[in-house]
Amino acid sequence: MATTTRSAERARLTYFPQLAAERLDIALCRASAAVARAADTHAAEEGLGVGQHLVLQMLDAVGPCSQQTLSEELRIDRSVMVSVCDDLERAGHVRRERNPRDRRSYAVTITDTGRRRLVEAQTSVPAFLDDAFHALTPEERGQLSTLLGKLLGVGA
Amino acid sequence: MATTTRSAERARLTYFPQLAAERLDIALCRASAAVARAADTHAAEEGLGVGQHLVLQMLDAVGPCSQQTLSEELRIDRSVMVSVCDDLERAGHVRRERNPRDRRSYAVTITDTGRRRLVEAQTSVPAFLDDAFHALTPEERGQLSTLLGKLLGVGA
DNA sequence: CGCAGATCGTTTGACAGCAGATGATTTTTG
DNA sequence: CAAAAATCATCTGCTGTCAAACGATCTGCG
Repeated sequence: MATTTRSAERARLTYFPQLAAERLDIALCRASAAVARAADTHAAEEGLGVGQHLVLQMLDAVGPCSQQTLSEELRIDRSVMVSVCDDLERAGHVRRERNPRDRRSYAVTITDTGRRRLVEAQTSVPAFLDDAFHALTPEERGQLSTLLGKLLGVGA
Repeated sequence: MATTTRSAERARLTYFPQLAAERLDIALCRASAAVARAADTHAAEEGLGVGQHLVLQMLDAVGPCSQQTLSEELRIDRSVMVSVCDDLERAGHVRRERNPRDRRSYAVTITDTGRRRLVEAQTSVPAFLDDAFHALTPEERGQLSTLLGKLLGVGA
């Protein structure tokens, strides 16, 4: 009975159950943090940051964009978008040309290299998602997606 | 037809639909960020940080704890816990006494002031949650809670 | 006892995310 | 047309989070 306090505490608790029961907000944050971490390590292995991936994906889908548009659509801060584009440009995945119509903005364009890189990375995403959400069945993932959609205000 | 590029871009897009459709991880992060922000502003109005609230709640529920135990159970980094406890102590909500059994650790104890403060803050939490998750019905919140629980590994 | 290793609280340094200021350019307005 | 306001990309500074290092203390082993 030498070790009193700590082991007594520990015995009574397993991650303070009240939290999981009541505070949905905190559960949400924890889950988000977990998958975000997984996404980051996945991205690191892939050699392409999450933001970079999204930018490439969007450029490939909708064509050249200003950094502003990329920012707004992808919900990435303008300041951050600068360095994301810096990295992509340095890697040759993207070209930055001044938009001739409005020389304040860039026309960020995906290169062929970038497109190839995107295809590469793209294929591994479903596998990553499968891994990150392996605790949920496909139906449950659908549920979750719907719920999060409502929470984020689908149309807003 | 002076405004070409930007409006054309904007017309085609509303927050890059591919994302919401495919990447469950990103939807999760966005939702989490939204409610976290809401929680922070709520906490700011309440005058009691989220971490501080949790610490008081746990101390009230299970009695004196070491910062270590608080850290682990509440999933707050030890480094952060230091300043959380500093703030609580400065406000008189908590006392820090050295544990006589192990003088490395503290026995963090909630004071009567802290207990009163907790009751005050406690009552406003359900209202906040109701507001933050007003887009979901009670059943949907239950679903979400279950799903997040699975995702976090209920017992692990 | 005496020393090696672990543990607790704290400090430090690195890094992402965001608000606000700046400079270049465009658009609007008198 | 010229001055004022707006917009785009960028830079700077602040905050919060996390990892690693550090002193103090405890435990285990010879």
